[in-house]
Amino acid sequence: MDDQTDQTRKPRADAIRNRERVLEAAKAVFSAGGPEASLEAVAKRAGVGIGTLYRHFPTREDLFEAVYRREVEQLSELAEQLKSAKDPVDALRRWLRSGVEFVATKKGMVAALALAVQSGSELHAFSFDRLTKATGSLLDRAVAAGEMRADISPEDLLRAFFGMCYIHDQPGWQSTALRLLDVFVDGLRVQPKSSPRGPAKTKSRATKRKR
Amino acid sequence: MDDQTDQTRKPRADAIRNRERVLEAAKAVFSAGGPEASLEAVAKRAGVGIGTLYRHFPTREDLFEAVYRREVEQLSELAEQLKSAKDPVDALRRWLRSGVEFVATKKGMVAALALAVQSGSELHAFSFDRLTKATGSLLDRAVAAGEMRADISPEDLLRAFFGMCYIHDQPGWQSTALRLLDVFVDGLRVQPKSSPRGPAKTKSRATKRKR
DNA sequence: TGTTAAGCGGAGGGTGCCTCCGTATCTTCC
DNA sequence: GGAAGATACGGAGGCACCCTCCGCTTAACA
Repeated sequence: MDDQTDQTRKPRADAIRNRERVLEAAKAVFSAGGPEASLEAVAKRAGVGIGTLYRHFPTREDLFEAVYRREVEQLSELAEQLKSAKDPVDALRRWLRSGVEFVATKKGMVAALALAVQSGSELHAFSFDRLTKATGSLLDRAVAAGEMRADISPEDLLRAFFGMCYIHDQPGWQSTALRLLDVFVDGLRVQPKSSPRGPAKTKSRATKRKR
Repeated sequence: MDDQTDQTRKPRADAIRNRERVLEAAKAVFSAGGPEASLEAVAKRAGVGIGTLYRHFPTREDLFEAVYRREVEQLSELAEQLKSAKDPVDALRRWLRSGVEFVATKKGMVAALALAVQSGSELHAFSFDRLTKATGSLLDRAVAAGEMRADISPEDLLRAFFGMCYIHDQPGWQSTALRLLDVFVDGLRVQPKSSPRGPAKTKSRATKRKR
């Protein structure tokens, strides 16, 4: 798009490498320890000095933001891949399930992201837009195939998804969320005329709660 | 209910006083500085030593929780008072507006509360229950007076309220939220047959954005 | 009024934040 | 290939905050 035609040198190789390392380490550390995690721990894990970390990401928020962007992009790419799956409804379902897993494994990350989203609304806009597009592309395909009702917007779907993940601190939340998602996707489905409402085939209906 | 009949001394007067002071100070400091605010600042503002603060509230979360409980109770009491107002619809509206103000003035507090709610679900249950009851009592009165539709539950109303405050980081959010609330309350109203929809009388429609 | 335990304050050791600057390394130009 | 200069690196150091610990103070009770 806009390559800087200023006579700026291209960035040094080690700088690029270090930036990458820090991002990788930050993702791991924040996932485990939440948004409060020590930046010095991040630097150590990345194998760089604390000064280097601060040069690349002057504030904690900058670092969050960078990690966040990357995660969102990754989710979007998954949607891209799923677009070539055979069954469009299943593709959508799989994507949403990945979203749950994303929330589950990131744990601390989620709180961090919430923080990041609070502080900068530009980032919020970016990610919402990105996820909406990803959802939309999967949704459209299912609708085009005549397998889903057409009156649900990607935004609605996203909101529903976030709503279902809202309980992500309760004990058995993950299986609950997955079950809700299944029900929801079933509801999105164009009902076959034969059965007014096909039973949702709840697999693992056990309300297994661990601690 | 259960006064301790054990032969325990009654708590010392200074202990009670100090606990109160710390709570007061914490409310102020967290409101201004958010959940990260220094506990030492809280102690200083309360005019007690840091050790005293930690004795009363061993962890940061304990302190949050105590402040939170008290705030929720205060909101509930406001509802109690409003129940004796003449116009039941107006009472409900006023209560909701107070909720917006609550969110607005507390600013940092809100993030803190979110944290507190995350960590302990018992607290969450308590506060949700409390607020639901408060909302319900106001809602019921309006419905009983024949001025509001009867098919909205207090929970729904609360959820809608939280949804409208969700944007509480955007610049002009407060006037937006108040406007949304007005519209919503109008919508709850039993429509008089004469006018199909009374205009919502948007006062201050300026989208004043500061910063 | 004396006894006693509950409560108080703040010093201090530990950790993390962030800045600053001498040193090391990469890029560019010859 | 080598010199020059820009760019990036690392980590010491000053500061703020966290939380514990313990000698001193003071309220409750007899």
